[in-house]
Amino acid sequence: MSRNQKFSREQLQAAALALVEKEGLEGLSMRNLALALGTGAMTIYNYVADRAELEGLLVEAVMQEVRWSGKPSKDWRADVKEITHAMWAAARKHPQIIPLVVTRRSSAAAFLGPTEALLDALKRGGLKDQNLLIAFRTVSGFVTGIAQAELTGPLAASAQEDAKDVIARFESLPREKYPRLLEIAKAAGKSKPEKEFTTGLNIIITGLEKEFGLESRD
Amino acid sequence: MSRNQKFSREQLQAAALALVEKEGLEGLSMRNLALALGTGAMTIYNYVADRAELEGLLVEAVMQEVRWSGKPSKDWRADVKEITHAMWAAARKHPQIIPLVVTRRSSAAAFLGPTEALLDALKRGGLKDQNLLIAFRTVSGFVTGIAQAELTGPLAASAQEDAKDVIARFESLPREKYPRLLEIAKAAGKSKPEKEFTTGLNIIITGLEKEFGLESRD
DNA sequence: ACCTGAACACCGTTCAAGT
DNA sequence: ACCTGAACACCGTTCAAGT
Repeated sequence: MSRNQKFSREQLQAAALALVEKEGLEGLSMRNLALALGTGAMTIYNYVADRAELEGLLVEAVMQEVRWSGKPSKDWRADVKEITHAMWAAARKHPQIIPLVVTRRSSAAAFLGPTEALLDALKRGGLKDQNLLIAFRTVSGFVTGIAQAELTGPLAASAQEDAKDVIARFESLPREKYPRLLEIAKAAGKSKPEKEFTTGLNIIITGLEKEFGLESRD
Repeated sequence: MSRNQKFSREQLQAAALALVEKEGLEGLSMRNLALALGTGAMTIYNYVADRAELEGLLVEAVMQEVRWSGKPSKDWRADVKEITHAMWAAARKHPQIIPLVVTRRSSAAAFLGPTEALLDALKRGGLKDQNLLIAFRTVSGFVTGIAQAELTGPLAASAQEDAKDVIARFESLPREKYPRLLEIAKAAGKSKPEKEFTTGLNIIITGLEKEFGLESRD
């Protein structure tokens, strides 16, 4: 709890973020981070208990960038869209860290804040208890799932590939074994992630209205 | 390509699966796997190029357990439900491997097969090109997202926690900062994953019908 | 109280030598 | 052609010694 520490938690967070941005997740190690900060590896342990906590700091850094209006409007649908879009956009700005966001538990306020706001918007839509839980799981599953899939799903290009290579990958498979995959691989080349996200979310919101009998807009 | 190898690929796969099942993903290493097989670490490299390929073998092992009727029925909705439920159930049987399934790209037939079947069902619902792509992204994002979230989402219990501890976690936060999270944490205690999955999927299918103007059942 | 080098117990992988 | 021990270049983390 002393105040004369060599670095601030924010400095550590920023250095870790910069390191991963430059060298990828594989480049993240206690030793590398210490090197970037001009100190010894063991110094990092004055700020985090272990590697898991260091990774938690990275998840927090991404979620801190989630920006939305911050107060409930009269339109719960618009609020759900705004908050989830902000989460998705923040994650997409840091593709290298998405696997950590998806995979590591976080109780950071930066993470729970947007989550609570999303839940509040769904609640204002008329949901509670079990149905609120299911709506939350469906929406947030979609958000994290689609963010991760853009990165490592079957339609995602690997480091060595571009969109044409992805198409070629499915074309080269024996006897056109995967005609539908080939079709959407082609569609994916002309597709915008933004449009995929917003349309997907609209599908879910419409589904919530119909399935849970919420007052509909049309 | 020789046939007088010490082990079969299947043996390797089974041994790796058993190892992870027993010791978790952290216990998976070339040396540990070799030990389990009664050989030296470098022997593993006669079967896989590197660790990434070994992890791919694990993803394949999980996806090989995906079982569905295998042929298109007259009801595309039922087919979508059956195939995605089979994928979700297979993943849930191997919670330790879910992070790999979600995070690692795979071109294994065991992975692409169910994916193609899902796409075919959506196509029979009346979708193509861009809309087929969006429907696929929405459905499969949901499936992987909800599977991972059950494991490491804010409502998931960590290794040391049970359902009561999760509730206590949100109750102990200052001034009831997260009342909605607390509400669904309580609901989660009484909730069945099965019900959450099927209801969430129903929401998405209903949304697909309305948003894309597919012929509806009611 | 905070910092940090040395050391320990691990990793994945290359290389060279075995059969 | 396949197997495998030794060695290399890393890891996270403990411990003990510094200020």
